[in-house]
Amino acid sequence: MRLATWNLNSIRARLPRLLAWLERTDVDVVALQETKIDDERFPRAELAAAGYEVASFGFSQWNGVALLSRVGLTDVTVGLPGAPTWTKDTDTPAVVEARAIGATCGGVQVWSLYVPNGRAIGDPHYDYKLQWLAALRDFGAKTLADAPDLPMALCGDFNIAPTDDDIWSVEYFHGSTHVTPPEREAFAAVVDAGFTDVVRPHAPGPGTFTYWDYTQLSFPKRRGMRIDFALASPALADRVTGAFIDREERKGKGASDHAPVVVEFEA
DNA sequence: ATGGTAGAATGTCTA
Repeated sequence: MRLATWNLNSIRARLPRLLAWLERTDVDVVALQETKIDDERFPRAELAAAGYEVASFGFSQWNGVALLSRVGLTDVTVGLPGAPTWTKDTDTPAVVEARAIGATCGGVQVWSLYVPNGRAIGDPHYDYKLQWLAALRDFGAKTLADAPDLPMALCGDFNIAPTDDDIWSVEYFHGSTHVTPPEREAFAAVVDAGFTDVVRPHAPGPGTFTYWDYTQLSFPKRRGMRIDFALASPALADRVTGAFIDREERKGKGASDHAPVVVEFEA
């Protein structure tokens, strides 16, 4: 079985690329982030024609997550249990954003996660990010406490580079989000809850990235970050046979700023 | 190529 995670940065802008990528990559399950579309307008027919069932969670032009599967898609859960809400100011009601969706696909509980960016150290969004990650850790820990042998994958854009090997320049990111000790500790807490980064052994660093900013010619200059992950429960991690970051997909006109990350495991 | 990001509710926020 082949499982992928990909921050698409708009499924409308990227649908032809997504369909071409699905055809040549031969993946069974895909966790998508930043679909930037509401559920009504999600291009289900095009994906069904390509052989995939769809579960989506999106409200508007921001955020949005989805799961595509050709090995079954059941027990869909919309939203991360216990996730904090967000409001941009005190006059606006706080809402649950479209940042998590889970389902059972081919016997694996797969999650597509879009962790809040954090924006800037000290910004309310930064605290929201840390709260969101704490909810993810709590949910993961509780799920594995109840079902220690469950094959489960936490896939998505975590908006954290866990170590200095995961950024192109320590100096460049000094004072920025994605690399601060509280963010790295929040990521480590998810790992400590029982979830292994199953891609890293197959894509060693330093200098191995999943995201390159659109600006400043970052991609050709190899100035990126490793912020997209597939974290596997013990029962699933034991079955992993390979993984890769599809850097080729970042090339050319009309690419997302994130590359897909693919994991292979024994059925 | 003498510049230099992209996407969405086309205006300005988000990343």
